[in-house]
Amino acid sequence: MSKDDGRQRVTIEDVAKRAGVSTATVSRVLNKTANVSPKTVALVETAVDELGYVLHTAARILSNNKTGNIGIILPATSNPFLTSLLESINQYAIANGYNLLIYATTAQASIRGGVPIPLNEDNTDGLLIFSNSVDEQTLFYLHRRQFPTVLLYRTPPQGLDVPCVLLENKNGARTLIQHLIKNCGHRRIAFMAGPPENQDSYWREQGYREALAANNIPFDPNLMGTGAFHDWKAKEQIEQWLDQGLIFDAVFAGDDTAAMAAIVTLQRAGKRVPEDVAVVGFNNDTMSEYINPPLTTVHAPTGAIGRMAAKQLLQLIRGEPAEKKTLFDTEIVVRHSCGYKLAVKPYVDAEEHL
Amino acid sequence: MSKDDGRQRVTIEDVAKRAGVSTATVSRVLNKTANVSPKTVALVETAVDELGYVLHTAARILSNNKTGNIGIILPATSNPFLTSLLESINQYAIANGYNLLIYATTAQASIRGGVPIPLNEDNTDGLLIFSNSVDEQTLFYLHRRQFPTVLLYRTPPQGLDVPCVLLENKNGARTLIQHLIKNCGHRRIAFMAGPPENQDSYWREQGYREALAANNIPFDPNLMGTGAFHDWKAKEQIEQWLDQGLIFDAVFAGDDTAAMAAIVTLQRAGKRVPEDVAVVGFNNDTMSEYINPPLTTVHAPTGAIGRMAAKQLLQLIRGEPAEKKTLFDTEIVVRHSCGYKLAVKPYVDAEEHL
DNA sequence: ATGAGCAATGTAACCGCTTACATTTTGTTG
DNA sequence: CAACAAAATGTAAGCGGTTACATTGCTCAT
Repeated sequence: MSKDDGRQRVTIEDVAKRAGVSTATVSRVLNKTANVSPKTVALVETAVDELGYVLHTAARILSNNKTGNIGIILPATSNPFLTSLLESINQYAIANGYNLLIYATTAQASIRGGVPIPLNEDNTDGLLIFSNSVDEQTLFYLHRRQFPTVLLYRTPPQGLDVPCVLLENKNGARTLIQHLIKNCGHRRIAFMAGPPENQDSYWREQGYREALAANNIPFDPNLMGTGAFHDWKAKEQIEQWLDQGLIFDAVFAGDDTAAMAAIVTLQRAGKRVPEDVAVVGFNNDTMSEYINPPLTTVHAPTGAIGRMAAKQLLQLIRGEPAEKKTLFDTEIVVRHSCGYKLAVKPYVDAEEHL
Repeated sequence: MSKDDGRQRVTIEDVAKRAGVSTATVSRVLNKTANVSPKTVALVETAVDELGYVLHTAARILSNNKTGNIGIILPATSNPFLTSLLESINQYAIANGYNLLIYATTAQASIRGGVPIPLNEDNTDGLLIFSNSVDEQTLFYLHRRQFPTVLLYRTPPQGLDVPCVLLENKNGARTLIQHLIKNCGHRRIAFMAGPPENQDSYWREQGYREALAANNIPFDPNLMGTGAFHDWKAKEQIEQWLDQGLIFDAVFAGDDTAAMAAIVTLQRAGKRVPEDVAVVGFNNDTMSEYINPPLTTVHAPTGAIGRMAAKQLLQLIRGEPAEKKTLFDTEIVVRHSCGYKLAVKPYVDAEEHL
């Protein structure tokens, strides 16, 4: 049943035997966890080298209950925004002596039944959970076990007191749409929602609705679609709208990925952006300024969010308290895809400047 | 020393006690590894539910030597190409009952000394190793242990017989540069290398040199720079060239990420692309057709490569043999950044069509 | 010389699970 | 109903580490 039919694994006992000491001593020099005489250290170290000994992590974990890893669970999509997020978390973790393990789910994961979670208490000292990539039962379970957990881009469910770090979406979206209406003169603005149950998407929609209301533009359900923060899905939605002859002069694509796909799809259908229809996104991905036309969007401090989440988690792991809720503000960035003529001074929502 | 000062962990023994059976029986119903009478099964299952028992993975691994995970080790950069690669691997793994664990290194990792590898024999049944993200010593170690390993975008070091899956770079690059020379009329073509030691970059450079030679264009070391497959680095390189007044009418940026950054940097410096200087990339990232001007590049079948690597690894894990070397061909995709007028029929390297 | 006190090391229990082997229970058959 | 085979279950030995506790060997003041 052993995985290595080849040569046997070298254990700490082999090393001990070779060095002529006990396993306890070997463990001590390996972990520098107690005084060992220089002679003995040397003995053990050469034995380790000669035998090519490598620690068996699972055994250490079993004995130690400490892994040196943190994990993140997120959906398996290739949104560039996620890449930035991961990069910042990884950097922070490594700078603080932890390694980041990433698990990307294709379906909502759960500790019991369904999709199991390969990252858990056993190979990880704490978990970052992105959006709704695991179910509530698991969240409750982790909490019951007092396992260090911080939520990213989502709030805890009712009755669960878990730290979360969030992006402020509503104000950003409202400002963006206000800009579209007041400065660019658009009135039929379509909206593409994110994935189902996505909190960011929910609040962006609220911002959109507020901006409409503030300008006496009636809400039109026909203008509501879904881009799922995904290029392919956004493309489909635009094509569908075009097919059914929907009239719209702007689209708020939900995020930048969907926005880029929307722009290209519109252009391929013979529409000019922004002359015929304006497009705006959300996130300010790296590529957003490089596309044609450069994208008007809302800047989200993704790196800062990732770092903050990692920081909170490490605090939890060290047994220190963490911020119950951290909210990051956004900032509108006006480029060309909204159709705004730079000669005109842009409208700025007064509320933004708190 | 226990991580949970809170409630004790529920073990298989607790379940056994509660159900009035032995731990062996519990294990058997949990793993469906032997016949157990329906009554007993029910007993155990309710005990599990009531106690909220969750398996301790590390213990299972220690006992089993089987994890159900595969791991990938890669550098911690946010190149969108990596994202596609990961997505395809993850999908294949999940479809075949495995989970993918990702570890992104900031420095070359090693099993001994230096940066340790949190993914290894203990939490993983096999490893995918991207480019030179781990050192050779570790590669040899894994091989000695007969641990299932497949190399991605790199060949094994001398004397090591490990399966690898690769991208064909040289022909693609040659065709691309031939196109730049013969169809677009460029002659002073700068080259931006990838990260140090990167095999893909090496072969792309060879293709570049071959194309030059085939057209009697002398190789000019002044035209050699580095973009490191990274936007920021590419930007620096372009700025440096511009500062020092280097004369060039095209740049082969090494990959699409560097190409996009190069285009923007050139444009900001007042150069028109492709009129003043053409830019081409490599990879055909999702965004490459969306930028302005749309990027001429070489299409790499990244998803297919990822799937193939995962497939080979699972074969190895099952004890089946794997392909020693799998090579994926590329295809040039001509858009506008090369300055090619679509009226003219493009040059195609005859050798491409094997 | 001698015992206290401390540093170095060893012994063995334990972490939670799986499984070979032993034992008991159940069912079958003449 | 005895005898036996097959099915169900139990016992306990690992898996490879860590560490509380016990032991040994020094140093040093008296």
